[in-house]
Amino acid sequence: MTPAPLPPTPENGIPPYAMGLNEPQQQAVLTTEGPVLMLAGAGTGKTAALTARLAHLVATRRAWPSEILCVTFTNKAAREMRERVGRHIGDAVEGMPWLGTFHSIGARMLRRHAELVGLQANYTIIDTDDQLRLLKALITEHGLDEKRWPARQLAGLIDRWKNRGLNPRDLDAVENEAYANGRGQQFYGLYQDRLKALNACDFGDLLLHMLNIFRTHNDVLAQYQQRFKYVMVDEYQDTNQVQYLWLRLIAQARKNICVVGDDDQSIYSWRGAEVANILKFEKDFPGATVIKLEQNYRSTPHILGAASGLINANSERLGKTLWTQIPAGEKVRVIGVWDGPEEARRIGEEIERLEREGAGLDQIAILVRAQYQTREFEDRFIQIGLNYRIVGGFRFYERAEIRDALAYLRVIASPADDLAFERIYNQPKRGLGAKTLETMHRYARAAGLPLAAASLQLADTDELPARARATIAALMRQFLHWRELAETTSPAELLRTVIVESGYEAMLRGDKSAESAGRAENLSELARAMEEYDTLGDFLEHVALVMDNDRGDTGEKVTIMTIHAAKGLEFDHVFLPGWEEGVFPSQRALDEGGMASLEEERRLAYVAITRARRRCTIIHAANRRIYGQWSSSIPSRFVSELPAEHITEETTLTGGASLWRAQLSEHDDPFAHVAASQPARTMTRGPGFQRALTTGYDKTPHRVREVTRSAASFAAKPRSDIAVGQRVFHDKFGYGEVVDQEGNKLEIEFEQAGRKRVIDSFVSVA
DNA sequence: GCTTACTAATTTTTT
DNA sequence: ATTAGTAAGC
Repeated sequence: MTPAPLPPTPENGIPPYAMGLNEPQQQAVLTTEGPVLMLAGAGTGKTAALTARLAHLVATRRAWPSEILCVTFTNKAAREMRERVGRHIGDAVEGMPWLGTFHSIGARMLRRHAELVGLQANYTIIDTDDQLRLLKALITEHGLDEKRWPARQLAGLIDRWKNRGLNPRDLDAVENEAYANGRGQQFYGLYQDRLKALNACDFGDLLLHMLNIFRTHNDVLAQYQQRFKYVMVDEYQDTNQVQYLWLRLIAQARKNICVVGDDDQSIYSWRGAEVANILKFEKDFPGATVIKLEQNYRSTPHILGAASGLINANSERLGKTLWTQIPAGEKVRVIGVWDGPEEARRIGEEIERLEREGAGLDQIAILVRAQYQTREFEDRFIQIGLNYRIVGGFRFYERAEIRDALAYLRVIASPADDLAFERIYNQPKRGLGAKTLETMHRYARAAGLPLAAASLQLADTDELPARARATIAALMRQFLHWRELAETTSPAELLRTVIVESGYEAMLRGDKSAESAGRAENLSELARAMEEYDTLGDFLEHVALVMDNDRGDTGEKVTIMTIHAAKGLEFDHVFLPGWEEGVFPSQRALDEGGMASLEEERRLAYVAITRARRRCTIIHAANRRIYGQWSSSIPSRFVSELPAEHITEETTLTGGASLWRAQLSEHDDPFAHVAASQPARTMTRGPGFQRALTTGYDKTPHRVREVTRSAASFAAKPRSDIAVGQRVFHDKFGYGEVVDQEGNKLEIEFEQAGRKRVIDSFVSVA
């Protein structure tokens, strides 16, 4: 990312990994003992410094690779770190088990100590989708209206509580009130209990459980405090409360903690990140060495000047002054256009011009505030045949077909995985619906069995219609067969078999919609990705934690993505559309967050501008259609906060524009009056099928009544209060007399319905 | 149990 | 405008 700034100086005794680093970077590398706060502005080479520091610790034998804890936020950052450290220390990097994301490290620790929080070492990690289905079931089950108290809201609250290190018992009255009139604590508790019963935990638990363990088991904490001689944390401004507490406990003993971050790039407070953590680091660790990396190797002075001027409007900064040796380039351009379509057209033209000048498309990016803004560009670029790539939105492992396939594998690997079973018991359609599921749930709960096992037993009785029984029995036979197959074949091969034998492939082939071909392709892709794994368990663990799959998107393409997604990246040419009040800063931020959230928007703008190496173009439109409604807008306040000496302004608008607007109806093209001279101005409002190709959707009926605990025992115990000859009552079949009893299965001669085989938990003593 | 019509919401996103 | 999720109808 950072080019070598200084010539190597082999003669002055600087080790190879520190060569090419500037003065403060070297200081960061060589200051190994005690707390270190590295304030690294955008593009100042913090990863270079961090990786060199790691190499230094190993090379000078201060610690073995396995004695260094190095945490990042994303898998991508962890991968990059590993790769760059590897360049310094070679294969020794393989021995760095504690270089990873907060969550992967948390998961690794929790596997060892799972029993301390009531889990087994082979616990499963559930994702947001499973979590939502589970909560939904819980909510309906406890008589709440899911519409009034959405599972999403509860999930959000639980997530926030976990981010803050709060267990159900830690909630105060105010927090408790946040859901269903004071039932927040109850539902949080219920959710945790259910997870434990499923031997599962969610992402938040990976950290919260470990924090709880550290707090209550001093021996475990001491063990990690001993092990980790050095701790390093990347993107420290993004840490939330649990992560902070977790780190503080571990680093407390040795205090060799080096955190790297930039308070000006804190853009994740909405998901629990606390800038305060970096602001108060010096208080938390008295005597900390503070090192500022301020030399920027990325952008031209005008770009840097514009960004710096903007961020100066924020208060509460640690304060850094970025400078660069790069020669002055172009000023930041600010362009005003008439409306959204013109914005897209204009950017398209600019990109074609850059292309003619020899710029690579992969060095051009369009960074937007919100995902919906990508549409306009997508439409336009399809029309003019410009290669583009939209980053974000649905990720590979979030697509419905991928999740379905994974659910099959999960049921094969762990028969008690109710959430997975529930996802695929009728996918592809087998004629099993909500009614069947409800019966299965009712019995599973009564018998303390997992869903799959319960349904198998039910299939042997008359509780369910004949057709459903046959279907279930066949499905369970298939699972049995696949489990046997799993012993002898590779995971990838197993998946290919399952896709075919389950009828999933046939379902896709029968589906004539535009998406189905892409879905089949995604499944092959999944199988290909599985080739690397020897066991199903390995693969499933990987999938749970490393939910990114950057499929080598080859070919030169313009990148369109949100500013959030662009953090840490850089491009020669950056376009920043939609700089209007209400779009950026977003209306939400203006409405609810007050000053704090406006400042976060401003930091976001700062991040956006500093992505540019050579050219940065900011665009604002006078009119925009948002949610189908045309509205006019004024340029973002951020535009006026840019120092005049670093920008050039131009506009395509002529006076009186607002007069036209007043006469336009919703159906008119507001651009029609202006566009006479512009070719190709008509936009095809196509179905956006390109988007459809990349966007999965979920057909699974989510009519979940109940999820039961995983079974300790599959054995069917007979009921003690029922014996042959007993008169009983059954909800569906009425009164009858038991004529045979076999485990928990009864044969009953019903007065009305005749002779039926039923499960004892469905009858009551009459 | 499945298909079709309506309604309500719609930042940013990792793990 | 779009879309996802739900309620009513076949």
